[in-house]
Amino acid sequence: MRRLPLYCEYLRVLKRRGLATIASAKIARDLELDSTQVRKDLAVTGVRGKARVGHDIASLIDAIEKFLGWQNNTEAILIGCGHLGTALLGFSGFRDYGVTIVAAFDADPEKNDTRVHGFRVLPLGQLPDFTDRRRIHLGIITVPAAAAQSVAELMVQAEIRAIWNFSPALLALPPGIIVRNENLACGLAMLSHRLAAAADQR
Amino acid sequence: MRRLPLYCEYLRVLKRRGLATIASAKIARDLELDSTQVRKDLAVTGVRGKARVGHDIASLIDAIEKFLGWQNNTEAILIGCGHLGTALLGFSGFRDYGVTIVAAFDADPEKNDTRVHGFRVLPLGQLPDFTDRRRIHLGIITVPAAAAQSVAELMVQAEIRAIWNFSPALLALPPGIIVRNENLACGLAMLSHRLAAAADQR
DNA sequence: AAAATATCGATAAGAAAATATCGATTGAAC
DNA sequence: GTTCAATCGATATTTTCTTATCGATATTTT
Repeated sequence: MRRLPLYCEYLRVLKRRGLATIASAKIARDLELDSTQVRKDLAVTGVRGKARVGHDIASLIDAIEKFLGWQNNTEAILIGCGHLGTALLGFSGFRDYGVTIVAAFDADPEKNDTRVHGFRVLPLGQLPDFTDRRRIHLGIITVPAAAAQSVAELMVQAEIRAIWNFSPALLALPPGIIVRNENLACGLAMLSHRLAAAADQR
Repeated sequence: MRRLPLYCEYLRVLKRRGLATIASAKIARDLELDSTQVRKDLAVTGVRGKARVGHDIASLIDAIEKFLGWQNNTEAILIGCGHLGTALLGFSGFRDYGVTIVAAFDADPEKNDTRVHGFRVLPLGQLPDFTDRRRIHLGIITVPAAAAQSVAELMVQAEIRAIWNFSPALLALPPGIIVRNENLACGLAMLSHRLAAAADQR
């Protein structure tokens, strides 16, 4: 399942190029996977391929989006309007994946009421009321590590049930809350590790 | 191996709290894993635990860092000084993981020579010379999707061998180049999918 | 000092994921 | 039409990852 977004992105590129169908073997080559695996992955969407032709690109995209629930749009709020928060607020790509950031909050009173990419920055105090009124359960944390735990707790109190945590802090939260830690430093570190491993091999 | 950074982060927290040793069962509980698995994961570092005591925290951290090659610092360059690029340039957390961003580039002549978090923004033309002189092989792409492919190609020409790609574009590059696609939209989408799945279950 | 218990590491069992094999189907070429 | 080659889907095999079991060992308790 973790590969479906990758397929989706890839298929969108093909569609933009005007192609109508694609063979699993070609997908496998382009994405450096096994063709059997590609077929198996795509099978979960229910779309069947046709021998000697391949899979229909448009229906595949549609099926993947449906499978991942990207067609019923989910709303999210963001706390922490520093550079990273600002970058996310200005990023239009979320829409393609069925998610919309609808409000931005920040603890700093100086930032409140300023505008960031069209969002009015709200004080943290307004969070519970906002999420309650709009029934929002998805929150993004882009505050410094020191503030992350308390912001996360505030989110939980405000009925947020899934958190995308960009701070390197490990959050301690009640069970049932879904957390995805996006420790950016780790990502870069893993890459540097692979680079070193590749250099050793040679 | 993919869990080692997580352990490392966790162990650093424990160390800051002044603890000296830790039981695999406790790690497992805190990180929601299996204790056998934790022991096995930690075993790859070579550090042995002691019955009835646990593992020594300081030596574990050290061993993980060594294992992941985070102790010989790697240098990286970044192209694209928009909000996301700026956020990464200002993020000090990379140092903990053995990576340092040493220069920032941007195609926009208006940005050249301005300063971002202490980095002087250089024109793309200076890239090959820079990477050659300092023997840098790690590049970060934080440009819009439309520009990503050409920037990536430029990087490859400039002897970059591993790319951290923040644009949603799928890069087509020669074999041997290591690419890590950090499609942020995907991350958020996966989270929203899990949220929806959890809601359905109830 | 002996018994009890927490914790480890090793080995085994089980589950899940990746890969290989192969007959069936479909469109193209002749 | 018949043959050929591409492509699929189903099944089988292998590999990898996770979880369970159990004896050994170190510390605490009595």
